[in-house]
Amino acid sequence: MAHDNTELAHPARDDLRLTDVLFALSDPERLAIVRQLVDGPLEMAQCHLSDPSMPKSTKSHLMKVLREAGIIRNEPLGRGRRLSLRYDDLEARFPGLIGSVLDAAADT
Amino acid sequence: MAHDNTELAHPARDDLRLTDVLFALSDPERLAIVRQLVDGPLEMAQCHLSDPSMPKSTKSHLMKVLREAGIIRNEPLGRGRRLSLRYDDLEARFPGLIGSVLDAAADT
DNA sequence: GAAATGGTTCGAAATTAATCGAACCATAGG
DNA sequence: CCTATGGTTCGATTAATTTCGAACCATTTC
Repeated sequence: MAHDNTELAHPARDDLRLTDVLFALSDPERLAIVRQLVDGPLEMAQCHLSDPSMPKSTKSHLMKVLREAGIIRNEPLGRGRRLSLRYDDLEARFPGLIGSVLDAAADT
Repeated sequence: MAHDNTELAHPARDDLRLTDVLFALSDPERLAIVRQLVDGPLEMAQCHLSDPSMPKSTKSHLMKVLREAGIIRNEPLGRGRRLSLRYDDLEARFPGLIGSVLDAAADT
């Protein structure tokens, strides 16, 4: 087919809203996901949660909140998904923010 | 009486939790309050909200969320309240965080 | 000490967010 | 093509947050 309908919508860099970003990061599980992406992209199946028995619909929802806030990118890769941190976009829009959040989350 | 019961509870510096701080800052109205405190303490009555007709119980609740997250201090002063940003505590616990949030909120 | 001012707290109602099963969709591999 | 794998979406339920009036409390002022 000419067009891949598994592409999800991502907000443009300039459309990122600070309060949405802060909200998405304010959940421990979502913050833990972001921390796993700081060293590079990850296949979603390799991205693990605190509770391994969490249903996939819940995991998918966590990813949706992060994606819609503009924090992560979620693109099809093979039969799975590739997740990546939108570090450059975040840094351009909110300088220093994501770095300080990740630093603060590091010493836990 | 020996003890002033109008003193509210504030979390100690070491008890501040990152996710609570992010959550408290993720609301536009609360973020706007914090911005008003960056230049120094303010009497609560002088701290204005986007909607001037907002009931005082709602305003008080906004302050409670900020206070319980450890972002602001709320102490009795005369017949009112004095609000201040806990900048030093935030900076000590989460270096760079509050500054980058305020910077990001500045260019709106 | 009575009234006015400024704010907290409580409880109920409304809004919003999280959870999760079921149904569905796409790709990869037999 | 059939099946397994990986993930999204929908809808319903539950949980958490917000909102706001009413009652209450403390301080100042008269």
